[in-house]
Amino acid sequence: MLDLRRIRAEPDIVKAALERRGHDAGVIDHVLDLDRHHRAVGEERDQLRREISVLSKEVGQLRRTGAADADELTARSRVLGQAESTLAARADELAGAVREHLLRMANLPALACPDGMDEHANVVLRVENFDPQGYAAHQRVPHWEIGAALGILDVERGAKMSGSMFVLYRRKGAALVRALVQLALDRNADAYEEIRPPTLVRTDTMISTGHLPKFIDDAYHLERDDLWAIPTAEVPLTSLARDEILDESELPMRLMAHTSCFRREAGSAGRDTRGLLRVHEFDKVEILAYTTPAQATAAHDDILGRSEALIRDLGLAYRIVDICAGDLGSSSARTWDIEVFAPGVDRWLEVSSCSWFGDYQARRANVRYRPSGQKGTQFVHTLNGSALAVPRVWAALVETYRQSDGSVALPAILAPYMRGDPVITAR
RNA sequence: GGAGCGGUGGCCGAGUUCGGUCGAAGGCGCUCCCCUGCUAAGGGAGUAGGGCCCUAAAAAGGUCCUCGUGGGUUCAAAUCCCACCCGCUCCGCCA
Repeated sequence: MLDLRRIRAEPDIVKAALERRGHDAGVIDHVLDLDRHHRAVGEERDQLRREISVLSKEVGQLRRTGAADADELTARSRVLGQAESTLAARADELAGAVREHLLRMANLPALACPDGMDEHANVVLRVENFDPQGYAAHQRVPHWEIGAALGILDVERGAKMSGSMFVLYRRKGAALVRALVQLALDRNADAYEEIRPPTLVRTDTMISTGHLPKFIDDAYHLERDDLWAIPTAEVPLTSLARDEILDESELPMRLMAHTSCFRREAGSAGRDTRGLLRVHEFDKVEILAYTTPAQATAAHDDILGRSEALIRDLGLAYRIVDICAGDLGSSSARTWDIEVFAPGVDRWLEVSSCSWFGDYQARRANVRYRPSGQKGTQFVHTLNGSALAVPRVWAALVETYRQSDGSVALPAILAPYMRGDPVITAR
């Protein structure tokens, strides 16, 4: 969430930044009103508490020494106590209202983030390895057809057991899922600590990354135990250091995790959902860093660089997209997407989102560090990106590497992860 | 799921019997200083986080909150009561 003191000090800057997202900046004035009121009430309350505490200490003195009767003092204090509890209740109410607004407010886009109100204004920074004329007819087959023909993707049976937008992989299709996960983990193990976190988390954990309360309809919830299925490993990884104070020497702290990810995708039924384009459950390797503010830029570059290198080495066509302010994820200040070209469906598919969150998530998760040589603490910055999101990469690979005989010959880099044989043929 | 015990600062740990002089002994760690040919050892000082006020801002200062979380009792709660969360031990169940 945003720093309330910054909103107080620079309301116009904050408003302008929110407006770049197309958000209504009117909330800011409302929040400032609530905040002013809250501080006034809080001060009155603190003053009463002060008086009560002084009286109580005097009562204690009298009782111990037995010098005089304390009844008069306790009576006075009791009256103050009644007034105090009224004010305290009011102050709590106001504080709650402020917090509720802050939790629903998006992060401010970075200055460098391009202007624009929707995805059409996103800026393509680079296109790599892409030749629109360079695809043969046999590559122009959608992955769901290839998957069905080779017996490696079973959309129907996925739907039978779990509903639409749940899929199951078979044979070398399933092996390819594992291969991609393993490859992504291996390539980042030099700098990122591997974590295998829980996939079911508490409400607080979802709030920390910004997935709640605003996006409650996008998440699966297990009511009986009040647990949420994570939409990305970003959620547990960002809470790894929740409520902790890190030492500056520990930063940047780099983590990666392979998890299943669960997304309800409410409202997207029927739209761009065929095959693997959009599924409710998928595997992803996420990489994440906690940094000092000064380290953030380098960490962002590192995450993009690693994600990009993996896609490049898989031989896919891809482009890097700088997401404009109006299309930015709610918690992010700056996001670069990687989109791969899938020739069979003839479109660019988003396979990675590399984001810098500033201290927006750290403030929610209360992750701080001690700057060495200084007093006090500061919020860390958080950054993350998908090292590899399986389904769409799987789709692009199968389409790109489809041969004229209908088989799929995957790149050699995957061979070690597929028992030495990256060629997929019909049974 | 049942029974018992526990949750205190960066870490360990006393305090809870019998509420007040406790935001908290002692230790470890860390920072600074002294001593020291170097190292080790030793001596001294400091060292929780956060809100608000003050300030151009900071420092200093003032004040409030925080001893797992939330509520209650009381003039006054780390300490008493209730609920919940988490941990450990035992029992039950189980991949």
